[in-house]
Amino acid sequence: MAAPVLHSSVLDRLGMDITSGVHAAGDVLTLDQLQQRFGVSRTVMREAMRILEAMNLVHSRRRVGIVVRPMPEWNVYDARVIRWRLDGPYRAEQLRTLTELRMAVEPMAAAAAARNAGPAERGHIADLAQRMRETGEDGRLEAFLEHDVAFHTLVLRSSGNEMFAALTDVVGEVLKGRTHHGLMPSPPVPVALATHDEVARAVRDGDTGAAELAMHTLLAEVRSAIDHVPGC
Amino acid sequence: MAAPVLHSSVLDRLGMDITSGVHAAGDVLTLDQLQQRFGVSRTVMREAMRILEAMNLVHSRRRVGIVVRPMPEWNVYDARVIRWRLDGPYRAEQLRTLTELRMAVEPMAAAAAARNAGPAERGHIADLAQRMRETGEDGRLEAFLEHDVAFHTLVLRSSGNEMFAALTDVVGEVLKGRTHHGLMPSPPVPVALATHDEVARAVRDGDTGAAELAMHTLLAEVRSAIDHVPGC
DNA sequence: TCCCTCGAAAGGTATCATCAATATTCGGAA
DNA sequence: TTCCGAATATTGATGATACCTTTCGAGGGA
Repeated sequence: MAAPVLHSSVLDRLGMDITSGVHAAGDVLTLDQLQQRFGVSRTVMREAMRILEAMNLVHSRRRVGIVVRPMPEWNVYDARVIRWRLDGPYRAEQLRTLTELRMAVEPMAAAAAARNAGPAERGHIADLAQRMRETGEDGRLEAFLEHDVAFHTLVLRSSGNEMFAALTDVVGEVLKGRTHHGLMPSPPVPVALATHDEVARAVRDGDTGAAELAMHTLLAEVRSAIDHVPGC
Repeated sequence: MAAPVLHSSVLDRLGMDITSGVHAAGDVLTLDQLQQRFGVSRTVMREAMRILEAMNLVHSRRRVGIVVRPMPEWNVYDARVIRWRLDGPYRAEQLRTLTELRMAVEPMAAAAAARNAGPAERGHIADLAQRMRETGEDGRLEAFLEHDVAFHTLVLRSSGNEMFAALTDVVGEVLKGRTHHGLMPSPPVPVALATHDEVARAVRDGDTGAAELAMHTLLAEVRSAIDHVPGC
């Protein structure tokens, strides 16, 4: 996707193996093993390992080798880690925790957006809500998803808080994951459309309390939808 | 702190230069320049660069060089990035955004802890609140800080959500940063002690609503304290 | 204007010396 | 003989170099 280059295939493979539990915490790997297994040079393997180390998935010690760290120490906010976990056997669990995170962050981000967004952004958010309504009522799922992602992205970006804004990829992945794994009602329920409208209106009018409440309502619906689909 | 490996000093220096704006977005560096500037080998420089790339601080392209990415693309949840920014000229801004993040996450984490924590954890949280009271009333700042960090850490870990638990380092850094830069009332105000107690009681009793409210109150006080200290 | 060549810089490979931590072995004392 | 501590060997990461390959941007020529 982003990188048409290098050892990213090695990284992807190893990262998935670790996040999916093929290599459990405490397992010890060595560079020699790995470079032979993937058929790459030592340098490439070392750099891939450094990236995994930066994600806190592994820890490299002299004489010992490369030890896999326990899950609580991972950088679970790293986009690649999130993608690996969403693609792996813990997808359901990851979806749950990410949705809880959204429930915590997005209402506050909406309130902040109602306070801080510029005039153009307020208008753009309203536009997106309108487009969601149109595509949703027509049952055009892909277009709907696209606008949905854009909507939440813009709210997060307009919050004036880069910690919130940095979660746009996370939210995008969750939304895409939901629709592409059949966890999304089709066509989108009218209630959801109305709630998005409410958020947009509240942000436009600068009503922080209403924005927070509407976004909270929206996500409460999302969570209950996820709760009712227990298996992956 | 962790490993006295050579590339870590290089990494720290470069990371601080980028996050503090010495190298602005779009600036182009080359490996040759950097390895000469720091007097290290290409191997070391490449591995440091890979780590910066994993943090999304830079992007490396053939023929072009190493391009500094704009701030919105950074992995601002990476512990090192947070530390660099807290140590740099944007400390005040970073403290504000992190505190907003805490306001979003910690109340929900407290509610989740009230729902999910095990019996031992509930007791331990209450203990920590008690110790905070003792050390706080005695004016023993360092010990107070230690228990404060432990308290919030344990609440986050007991939430049963690894996305929340992964923020323990962040919260720890914020708390340490606050006391060590004189943003903390000394001795701690009695109100704060009482609110911590309330959180602990609510978690112990499994009262999710009360836990969320108490934690919210606690953090509202924190934010107003920060707001009143505008400069770094 | 378009194409083509050239070269700069990263990507990748290979090999070496070094260093540190662990495992093993050896020696001496009880 | 047994046990314990110190010397030693082994192992695997770390750091440094030398040397290709690949890509792609810029500049020059048709």
